[in-house]
Amino acid sequence: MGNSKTDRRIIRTKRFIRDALTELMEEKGFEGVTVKDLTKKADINRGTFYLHYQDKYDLLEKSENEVIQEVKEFIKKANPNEIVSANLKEQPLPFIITLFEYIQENARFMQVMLGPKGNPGFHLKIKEVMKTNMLEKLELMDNKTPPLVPLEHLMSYVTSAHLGVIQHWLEQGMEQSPREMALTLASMTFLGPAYVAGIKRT
Amino acid sequence: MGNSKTDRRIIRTKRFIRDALTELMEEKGFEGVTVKDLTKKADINRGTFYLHYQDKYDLLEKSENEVIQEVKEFIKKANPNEIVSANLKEQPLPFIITLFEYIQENARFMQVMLGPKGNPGFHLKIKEVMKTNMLEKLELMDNKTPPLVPLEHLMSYVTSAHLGVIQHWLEQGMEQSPREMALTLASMTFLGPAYVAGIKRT
DNA sequence: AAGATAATGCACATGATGTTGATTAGTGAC
DNA sequence: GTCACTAATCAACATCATGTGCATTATCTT
Repeated sequence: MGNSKTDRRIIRTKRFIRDALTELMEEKGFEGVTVKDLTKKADINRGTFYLHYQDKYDLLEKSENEVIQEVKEFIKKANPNEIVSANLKEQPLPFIITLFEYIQENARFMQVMLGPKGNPGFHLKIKEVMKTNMLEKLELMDNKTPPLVPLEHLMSYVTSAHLGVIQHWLEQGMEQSPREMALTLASMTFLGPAYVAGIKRT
Repeated sequence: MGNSKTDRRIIRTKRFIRDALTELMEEKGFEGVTVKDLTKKADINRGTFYLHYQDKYDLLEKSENEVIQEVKEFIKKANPNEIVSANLKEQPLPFIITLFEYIQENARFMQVMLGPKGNPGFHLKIKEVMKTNMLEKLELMDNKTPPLVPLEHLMSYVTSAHLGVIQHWLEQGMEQSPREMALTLASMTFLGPAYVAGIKRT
């Protein structure tokens, strides 16, 4: 009975709205966007919007969560063994390459959401996913000695660093390949930023 | 002749408004705050607000820039020689300690502005200041070999990492001392996150 | 083809916005 | 202490976005 996914009109309308959101956020930033703007751009009646979303914040959150969900799912597929071995060879992590590829495919949305006009809450969600993933993978490694700093700080450091580089890559028009980016990240994380910078060669 | 700084009423009113901003952002986030809220909390007439600021965005920007300016100024005082020598001994950087102390003094404002209810643009401004500073200091070091990755990515990595840790520290109620925090950051930056985590001990 | 329901169009009350003009009260300079 | 200046107040106004309701039309599913 009218399962909310089967009716074409619904998915059509939702797609229109979400596309409009990306475009309009690019122009004016989330807070500059009104429901009227959205429905005008999506070419639907304003009332229709409220049939699907409570307000624009509801729309934002649902759009974000969709992306988060996708990221979670293909991160889960990452093979722990591959990761450990890649680490030891100082190779780019295959699952990080995949991540960059995914971001590249959704570049427009990701750039807006992660950019200065985006939502800080989205950053948190992404970092949370990264952190959970890293902690799990860390557990699986056998060559482990106690961390030298509080694990919480370490996680903040690495997740923020990675997200920051992703952001910058998007802003600059994604000039490097996903593979290059993954390698860059691996270098800095495994050799350390200072070493990579060229200072402190013992 | 009425130099806009001399009149007590003006600075009083501005202080009220800015204090109200911090409090209200803590409650509802920037976008939840209305001019009416601000003037009610500040106990001034709504019209008075528009005598000083164009709108709430203008208020936000001016408040941010004030902080940025202060940060810039005391970062400038950092002694390059101290920095180089501290690096070599793997000690916390004195100027980073000072930075944490400053943040601690303005904790409330900083936490709100850097938190999930804050403004992503503020992050950018802070990172920009950090980046400029780091590039300058990097120039002054003699023990330098070419960087292994694009300098732009390196800067994104380090500035985002540092800001991320600061954010986390604020969220957690600043349990560690500025000195501890500076040391933690130095460890991760100089030894590398992976080494600090306990993996990849060659 | 028929029943279900998504989408439309219009109207309405509400609340925030930014501006204006007249008035009151506090301030700085002399 | 006085006086000119101007910050702050108060009330009113037009404008706009919001969220909701309801009758009607168009489209989908089966």
